[in-house]
Amino acid sequence: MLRGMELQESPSRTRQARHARAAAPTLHDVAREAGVSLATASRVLNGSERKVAESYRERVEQAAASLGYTANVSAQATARGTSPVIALLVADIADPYFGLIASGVARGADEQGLVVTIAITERDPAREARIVRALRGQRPQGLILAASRTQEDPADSATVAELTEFARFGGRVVTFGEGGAEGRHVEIDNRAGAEALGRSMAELGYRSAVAIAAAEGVRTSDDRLAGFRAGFEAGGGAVHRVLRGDFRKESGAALMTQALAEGVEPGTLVFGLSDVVAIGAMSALRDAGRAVGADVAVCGFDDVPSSVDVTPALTTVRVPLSEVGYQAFRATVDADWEQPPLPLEVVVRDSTPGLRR
Amino acid sequence: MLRGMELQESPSRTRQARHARAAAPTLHDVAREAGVSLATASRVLNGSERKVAESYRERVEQAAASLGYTANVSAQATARGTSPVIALLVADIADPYFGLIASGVARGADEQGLVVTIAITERDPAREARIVRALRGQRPQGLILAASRTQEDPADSATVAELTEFARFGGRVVTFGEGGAEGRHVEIDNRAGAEALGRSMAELGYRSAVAIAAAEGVRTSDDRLAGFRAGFEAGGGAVHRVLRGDFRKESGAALMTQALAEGVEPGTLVFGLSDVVAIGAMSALRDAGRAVGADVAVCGFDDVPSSVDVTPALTTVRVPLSEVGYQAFRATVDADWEQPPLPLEVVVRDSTPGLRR
DNA sequence: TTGAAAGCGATACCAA
DNA sequence: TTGGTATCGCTTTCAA
Repeated sequence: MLRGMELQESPSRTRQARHARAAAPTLHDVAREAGVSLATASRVLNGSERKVAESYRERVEQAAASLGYTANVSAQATARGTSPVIALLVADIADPYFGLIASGVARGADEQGLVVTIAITERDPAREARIVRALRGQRPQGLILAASRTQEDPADSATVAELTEFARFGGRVVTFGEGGAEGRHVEIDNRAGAEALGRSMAELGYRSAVAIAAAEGVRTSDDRLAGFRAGFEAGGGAVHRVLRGDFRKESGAALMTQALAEGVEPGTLVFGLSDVVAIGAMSALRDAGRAVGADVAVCGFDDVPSSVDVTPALTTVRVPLSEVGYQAFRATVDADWEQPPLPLEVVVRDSTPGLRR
Repeated sequence: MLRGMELQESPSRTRQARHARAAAPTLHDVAREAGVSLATASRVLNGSERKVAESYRERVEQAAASLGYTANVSAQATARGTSPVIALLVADIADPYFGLIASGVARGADEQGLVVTIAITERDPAREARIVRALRGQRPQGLILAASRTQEDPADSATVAELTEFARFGGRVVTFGEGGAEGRHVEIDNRAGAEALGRSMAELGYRSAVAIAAAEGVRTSDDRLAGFRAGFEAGGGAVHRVLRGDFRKESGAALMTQALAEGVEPGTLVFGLSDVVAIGAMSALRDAGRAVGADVAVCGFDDVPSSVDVTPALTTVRVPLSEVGYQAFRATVDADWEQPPLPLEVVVRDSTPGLRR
């Protein structure tokens, strides 16, 4: 038992004295307890390749267990020059859209033993840039930006600059949809999905639609709107009105109420740019005493879980959000990641019963 | 311009050569660029108290900006002995219950300039313990455990042990509800809320209820069930059946279907232990051709956003989840945090129209 | 295989 | 105020 160092103050004892509180045991403590060198302790506890004698290995493991040792991730990160974290930026974690994406990211990270750090942009470009900058400090392996990009908001360029800087030093950036930004993109083919939806709706006999969208320039919204328009018009329909707000339920409700005030003919189809917005519109319709479905039809986009819980169930385009999140994660760690746009699928439900029944 | 060190290799240049790729600029680089000492650069960039001459401060800031310097958080953490992170454990981030809690935590963390690390337990006790242990390695300032605790599952003790260990070395643990665990607790008075709900339901004339709960021993579920029972019975009602599953929508639907197969009288009240479960039950009722409300009434708990979107809107108990998350965060950083249980409120909606109309 | 020692990027004490 | 330097906890060469 190669002890015999009792007289020497261990670093952590010194620290204890200073802070007057127990600090977590260090590798040093473990090594001393096991009577081996720091290097050896490191090798058995955290080193990858095994090249430590069995007897030593046991001693070290035992010491670590009895001390309740856990490697200090920060210290490892500074020593290794790389930290085991993936940063995820979402607009709003309480929104099911982002919740689902986050769950996919978390699943992937977990598989790789990585930690997910999460931050909320609240859809504020300035805030977003600030957050990316702060996150850079963590030197994450990857940074996933799931908040929706705008087309060319100048305030956005601050974010892009930060992302570029991040990427310049080896960080991997993953965004959703091209957006002109740095790095890899996981593609949700919003345009094609919306086009298919528009076509289906025209086939059901709808000819006049009101779209409830986000602000002009918000890519996701623009793509979905353009796609829907193309498909719907190809089928003989026309989008007669486009109302603009944001992606929240309240926005959908408010805009729908406004549209109703201006008059909405029976047989009109309301296209919410996301399910959440569509569901907001549905509630406004109900409040106004209009029947969703037979009177005014509604469709959305995303297929979030609650789209099947509303009555009538919401017609929408299924986006495999959790898988999207998972792919975003993969894009962050796979050297040769490549992923064709994930398949989107129109799901027709009772909120669009069709016009010529 | 105190340069003149051109011949000396800077540490990061050495590193560049080794890795053959640009690494993020270090404080060292900034100091050299600005012609000041490491210490001075540190003081202006990251130090708290200002005691640097204006001219130096400017030089350093300029150098930092031109280099795109961001302090390495890991290095700061190891040097300072404390890392700016809060760890959050949730069962399922795609569940609105946890999504809302997470948003509250994120808001608080943001206010304090802390980073939130998130991990998913999937309601698996063994996994949970593993995760807590891994998270310990980050030496977070606080650890918020939002997954539901069981009464005395032995597998749970592993988690408790890890939490204790974490707390022993100065980490702050926050859990939801007593649970016998280490640390602080933010209280959701499930029992009282459910009791009030039970009383209200009895007042509406309901006399027979079916409860759809989670497994026995899951604290949240047990408390809500006991409370509901007490209130409902006090009002003259009786819970005739308790079905057990988990907190997911599918569980609510499956259990409801099963109950229907065994027969459910008109006028029965179904109490879902959470809104998500109740909404699952509603869809099963609909699928079975039963009318929610007039025929079979349904109530839930939590008041998640979609509870107003379903038809009929769901009667429930409002839990200020985002605020709960915020409080959990505060508990993690405030030295003298103290918070009485947050007020819960019964919200009667159309899913329980009352029996004697 | 093992251990000594030189980093990693930063903080903070201490003397100037 | 400033700069030199010990230190934080850990990894990883390099000799032995």
